Amino acid sequence: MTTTAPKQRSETADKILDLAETLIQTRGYSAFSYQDISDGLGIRKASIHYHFPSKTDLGIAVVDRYVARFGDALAMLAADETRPSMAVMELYLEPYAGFADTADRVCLCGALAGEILALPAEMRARVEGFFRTHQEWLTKILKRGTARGEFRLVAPAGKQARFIFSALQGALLVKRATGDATQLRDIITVMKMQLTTGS
Amino acid sequence: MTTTAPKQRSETADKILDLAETLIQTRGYSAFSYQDISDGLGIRKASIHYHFPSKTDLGIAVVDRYVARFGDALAMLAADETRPSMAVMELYLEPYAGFADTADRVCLCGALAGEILALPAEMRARVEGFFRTHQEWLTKILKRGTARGEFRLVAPAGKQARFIFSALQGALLVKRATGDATQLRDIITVMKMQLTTGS
DNA sequence: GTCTATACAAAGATAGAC
DNA sequence: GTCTATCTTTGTATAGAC
Repeated sequence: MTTTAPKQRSETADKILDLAETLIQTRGYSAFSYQDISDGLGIRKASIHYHFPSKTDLGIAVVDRYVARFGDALAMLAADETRPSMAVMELYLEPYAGFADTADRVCLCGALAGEILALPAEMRARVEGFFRTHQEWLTKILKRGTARGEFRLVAPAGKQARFIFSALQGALLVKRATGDATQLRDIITVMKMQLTTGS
Repeated sequence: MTTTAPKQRSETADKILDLAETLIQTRGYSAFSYQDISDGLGIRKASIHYHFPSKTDLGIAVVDRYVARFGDALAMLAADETRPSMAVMELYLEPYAGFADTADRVCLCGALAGEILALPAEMRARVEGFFRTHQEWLTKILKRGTARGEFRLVAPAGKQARFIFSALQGALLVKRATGDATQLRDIITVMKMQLTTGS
């Protein structure tokens, strides 16, 4: 379930979304403008307003698309009953590892979290939902791994899930700020050690 | 060493710094304006420019003061040879726990990290320095605790320090976004468990 | 040190031609 | 769907009186 039907959009609209996503990830929502998109794509500001009447509309569309991308992957992973829990975990981590390969990419929602009170309410709600969903998903996989004897936790699954999720989000921001791509890989290494090196 | 002589500043300048710090922590650097300060303090925008000629000047001053506050505490903590390592750790965590008590406060540098590429270069460098300093300090205390037999690590101190620091920064952002103040306390609980529940 | 007044640019947004 | 033109508001910043 849940493979959301991708909204049919024009090619231009997709390009706008792509660039807006990158701009938000690197400069933040408040600091990017229709002018930046205009410059980047070689179209006029008015044309962007045709596709996304207001900046809020554009912001929501960017977050929705981002959240849906992750949501589909999470649902698929959760449905797989056969794969070892650590393998599922590794699949979950792939997008994060992907961010590690670039100098200045972080999780869209992680970037937005820093200016959450400056965001339109609709965007705020979606970022919050993203965080909740991911932490709930991580809780499930930790419980599954524990039940199967694959993980050994030092704390209740819910708390440890929060710990892992926070570490991933924080690591992305620190990685970019310090320009040290090993930050994320180190975090993932330690996290795995802690899941298998039980008490 | 290092108890930086606090720059002598007028009362108004201090009030401006206080409010600017709060505004950056809640709305971000790009989204706050001299008008916000003007409204909040009941002074004119031009008066703010008298104290801080440009927004960049103000931003740098805010970060410098914030970094110095932590820097002094870190230096004092590191100098204390007698205290148990976990007690030192708890002192380090106090400011974070303080953030947990408020709905919308996060680490200034954590908030800035989300829009790092939109910041003036001077601010960027300071945020980066803050992250490096804290991770180095955490590495030291972890090594100390291990040498004394107080901590048991599952990974090299440097990597585990990164994990802890990332988790703290990430937890602050998630806490605010979800409005769930237990996020930080949970993270701290798990972190302590992991330091004492060795392999 | 704070004010009024103002300059100047950028941002978000709309109208209407093509 | 994209353009030119224009509007309005806000943001940063300066000049100069008090």
